[in-house]
Amino acid sequence: MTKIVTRFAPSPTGYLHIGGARTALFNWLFARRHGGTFLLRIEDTDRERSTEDAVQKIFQGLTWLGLDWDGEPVMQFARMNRHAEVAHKLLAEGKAYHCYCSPEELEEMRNTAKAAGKPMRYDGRWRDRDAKDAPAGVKPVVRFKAPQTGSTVIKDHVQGDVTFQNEQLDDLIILRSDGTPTYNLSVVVDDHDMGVTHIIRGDDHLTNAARQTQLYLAAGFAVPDFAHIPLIHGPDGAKLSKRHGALGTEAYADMGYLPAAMRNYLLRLGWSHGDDEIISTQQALEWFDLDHVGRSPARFDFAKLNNVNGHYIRHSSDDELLQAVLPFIAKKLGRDANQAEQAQIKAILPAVKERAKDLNEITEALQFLFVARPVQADVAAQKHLDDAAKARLKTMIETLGTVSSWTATDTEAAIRSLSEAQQVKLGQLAQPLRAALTGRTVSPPIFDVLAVLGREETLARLGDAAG
RNA sequence: GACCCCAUCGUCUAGAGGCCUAGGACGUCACCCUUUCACGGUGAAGACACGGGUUCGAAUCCCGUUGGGGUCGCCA
Repeated sequence: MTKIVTRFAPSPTGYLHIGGARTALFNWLFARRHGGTFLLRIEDTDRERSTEDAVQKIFQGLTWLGLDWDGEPVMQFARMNRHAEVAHKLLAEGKAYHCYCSPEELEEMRNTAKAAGKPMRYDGRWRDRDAKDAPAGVKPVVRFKAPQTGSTVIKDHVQGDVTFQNEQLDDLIILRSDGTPTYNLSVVVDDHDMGVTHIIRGDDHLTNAARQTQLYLAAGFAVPDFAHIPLIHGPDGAKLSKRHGALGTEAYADMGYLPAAMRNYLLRLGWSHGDDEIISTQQALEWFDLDHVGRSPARFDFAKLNNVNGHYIRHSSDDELLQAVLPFIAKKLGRDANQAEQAQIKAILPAVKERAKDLNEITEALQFLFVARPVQADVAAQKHLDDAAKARLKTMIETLGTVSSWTATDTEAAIRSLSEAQQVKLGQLAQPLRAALTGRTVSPPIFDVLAVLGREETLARLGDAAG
């Protein structure tokens, strides 16, 4: 069996969006799974819209997702001459021809076709015309002489056999009038030259696959295997819009999603392995195949992504998670967390990670560590700080003052026996403590809060609140 | 409009003729756990788009209808 080579070939006209990320993931998984090669090609032939910034965004996005590519990325524009060379070869072999149609003529053809309810098809008017008839001063384009009868069938690993009648496909332009190659030609030549064996891409390219197949055949290139995966849709079933998740990967990073969670979610969107839901990348690397990619488009669902992300957060080690949240903390504080603060964060992380779905929620849950005294209680928390509560706080300050070792277990034991002695429910003591210490009604387990805050800070905050 | 693709709970999906009175997960609801919020546990509601065939038997095969999506550039 030949070595498998896949590629991801985005055009650098914006960020790496979520659909592209999934396409890249599938290509990466398939290549890595079979000990093959995963290549990256930047399709920057549209000089108007391609930007260096977008190229960097794509690199960053893939890197964030943990998808490493082999070798240097191929920049398509730089290979223009090779693409043209193939076009000229086709021309010399009579498999392509010069077409002198003006844009106006084409426009007319388009309108006629539209009026007749037919798809736009170039009518082949220069297909067999002699170059002598060429109008003076018109720079011709080069068109591919596509087969006019018979059919082209694409053997697709996801879609099955898809047949196109050749009469539906017209003679596409492979070289523009300025001599530059067009997309379909460039893709075919690059994929061939790069030795790509499996083309895994969005199914919006299915029709292109037919035209490209004809080109492969004409050029004498081996036709690669295809796998056209369904596009990702928005919650409403329509095209994924920005407000529905069609964002760049960096937006997901900012929202606090973990790359591993993203990989798992994206993998599961359109691919399955029985009833398995949580699939580590390690496991995916053993299981991934094209046969189990679904054929119907999947809708992007933040609720499920959140759930998966929550799972990965809970199962992250404290060290990993600390590294992941530090940037978020820094952004919030406007400075890096110092050593002491990092130690505090790490200490409370085991309690915090159980209750967060993303890194921003973790940051939010950690806010009590960074507030200045006196702690401002929010509206809900103030309800737990009425006069009766303040009285209880005073008692608790006394009780806590006698605790010899300042641990969550010991402070809890002290407060519990106080609640028994005073015959008040634990909640009657815990909620005021929470409100006084964090200014919120929701926080990590309160005795863990006491422990990380330390005796001095705890007592000081309680004193502030007790008035 | 033409061509191509798709069609199982609200969502992601399992299902490749009998194992299906259709399974799992997310979400929703209820209960349990509980110092808050989560986590965890238990349970509930919830789907084979419709109509014809084929077959002893169809979610699974065929045809049609309906619905959805994609493509129809000297963009990629």
